[in-house]
Amino acid sequence: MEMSVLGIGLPQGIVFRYSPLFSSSSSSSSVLNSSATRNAGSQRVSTTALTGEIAQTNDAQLPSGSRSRIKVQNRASKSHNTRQAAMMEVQQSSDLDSALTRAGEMLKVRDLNAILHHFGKLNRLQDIPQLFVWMQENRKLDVTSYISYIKFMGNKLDTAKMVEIYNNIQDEAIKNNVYLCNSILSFLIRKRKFDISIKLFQKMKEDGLIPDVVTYSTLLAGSTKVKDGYPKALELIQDLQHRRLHMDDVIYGAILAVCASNSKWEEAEFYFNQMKDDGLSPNVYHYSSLLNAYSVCGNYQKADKLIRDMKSAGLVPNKVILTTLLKVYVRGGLFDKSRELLTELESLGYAEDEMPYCSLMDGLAKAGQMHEAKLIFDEMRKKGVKSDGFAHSIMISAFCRSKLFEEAKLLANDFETTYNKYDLVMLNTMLCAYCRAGEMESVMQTLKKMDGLAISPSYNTFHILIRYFSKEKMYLLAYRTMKDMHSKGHQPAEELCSSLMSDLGMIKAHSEAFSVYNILKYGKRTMCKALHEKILHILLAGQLLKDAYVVVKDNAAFISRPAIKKFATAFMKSGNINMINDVMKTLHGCGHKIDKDLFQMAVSRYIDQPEKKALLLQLLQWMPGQGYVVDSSTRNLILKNSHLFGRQLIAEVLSNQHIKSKAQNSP
DNA sequence: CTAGGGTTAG
Repeated sequence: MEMSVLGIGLPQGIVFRYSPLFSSSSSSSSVLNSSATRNAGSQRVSTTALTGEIAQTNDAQLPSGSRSRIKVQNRASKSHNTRQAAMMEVQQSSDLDSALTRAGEMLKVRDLNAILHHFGKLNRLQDIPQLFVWMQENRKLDVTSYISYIKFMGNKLDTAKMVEIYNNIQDEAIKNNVYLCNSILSFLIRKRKFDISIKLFQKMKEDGLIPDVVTYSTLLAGSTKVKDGYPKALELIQDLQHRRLHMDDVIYGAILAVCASNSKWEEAEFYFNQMKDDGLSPNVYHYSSLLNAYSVCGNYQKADKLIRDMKSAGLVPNKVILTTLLKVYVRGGLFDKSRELLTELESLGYAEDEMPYCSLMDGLAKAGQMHEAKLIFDEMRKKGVKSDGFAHSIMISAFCRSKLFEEAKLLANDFETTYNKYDLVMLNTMLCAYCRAGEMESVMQTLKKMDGLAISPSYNTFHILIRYFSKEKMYLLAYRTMKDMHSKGHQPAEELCSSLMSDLGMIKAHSEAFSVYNILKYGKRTMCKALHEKILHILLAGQLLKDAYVVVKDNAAFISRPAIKKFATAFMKSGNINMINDVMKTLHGCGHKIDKDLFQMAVSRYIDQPEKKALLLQLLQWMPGQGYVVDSSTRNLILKNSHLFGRQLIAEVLSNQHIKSKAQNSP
């Protein structure tokens, strides 16, 4: 198999290389990051050391000596000019640390905040963390310091670092400050870490945060961006109402967007009306979210009415509103009306980019009007409409759906020569086209491209590749790809596993097939019952009897009698002798009557290996209790070889069995 | 010198 992979010119490195590369390229540690990490380490130590000292300084009942020392400090810091000079020194110094050592003591928290802000405005990204760490170490910072730091460091910080900064805040008042909490949560949402932000929010509340509407609108915005965000959004709304916070227009905007992106037009309508009942006037964003909610089901009557309402409320439909309306018509299958609206958009100058064309093309293609879709695409290109590649993506996917793989491939090539912008979806789309067209060379180039751009393959990428490799009969490659996929945390679909399992069985890659079976079995989904029997046959063909036993033991109820019988025979014949009795008991335990042939086979195995006589005796002693008797020919076989086991013992056991069975058989 | 949001295409 590996040979054929090489034979058709697959650069072996690529497919097996892309995975480790992707997993290791997670966070490129910049100079900034690593220095911030180092500083955070030292800060932790010194913070602990300082805590006691600070607590003392803040204590009202200070010893008189300390109090006078503070008075002296206050007197000194009152000198505005001195502080001003110190600020200048710190701001202009080329060696920030030594400047802070010299002048820092004179500066108040608000002076330091001003410097922080100054550095922020100048985008001095090395100085900001340096100053901030100094402020932390010298306990000269407040809420504003943290918020400024988060604001100016923005995307330079990673999620873990941000959570760490927050967790290391000792001062309860700062930690529970709603502005700071909102700022942190907003940072996490920007980083698309919705789950982390929700968990942190929970912890913040437990620690004493009193959230406000801003907190909720921040989190609601996050729920729009994740799948299955709708239930979480509802929880947030409930939580907010429970706290008797009133919903403002921002909250309404957020929840309407959530409804729209989760195809909940009735719920969207509800919030829209509730908003008006609350005395708030919907703006274009509110209208456009509701319109978008209507577009999912193509409800153009409601959409038209909404546009009329909007106009009578004095709002003018903008480009987004009209583009969304176009989407409603498209989804509603009103292609003539869509066409007209597109013309109107053009005349308004709202069709300068590809979006409305994309909506229409996609709708036509999905309605099976591939030719019309292509006409729109050509028209769009002729008009020189700006495109980022969405139009290509739509058409390539559409061609693939219609099994027009040559056309798909040509368009993918066209995209590559025209654009130099790739993202995951585009790469998957092209990969799909090349795979379906059987363009191995292009498939590999696309993977290489993905690798170079450090774009991690997604569930779809893996599926496309596994299907393709299977189609090309490169089953082991498909298998390795599936293992890779699984190790990346993706659970492959059952049908794909099932067919790969069969293919691997066919090429006698029995243990690989079993591995695929286990991927399915230990995945979360419930699997098709027939697969147990399917893998059983494969394992038996590969003489993997121990694995076969595991399958039978766990899934006997889903395996047919003939298959169980086939397993039993195979195991008795050549399974591990130490497990023969266990297998017998298991078979019996799951309702499979053991016939004399099986017993005879087991006995023959023990005769071949007399050192296992204890197991034979055990079996013979077990049988009568379950209603089994040794048939005459097996009995003769045992007697003939009884010298191997001890004549006396065998005679006893057999006669004992005879008595028991007689007792059972007599009425 | 301190916090939030919402609209369109693959």
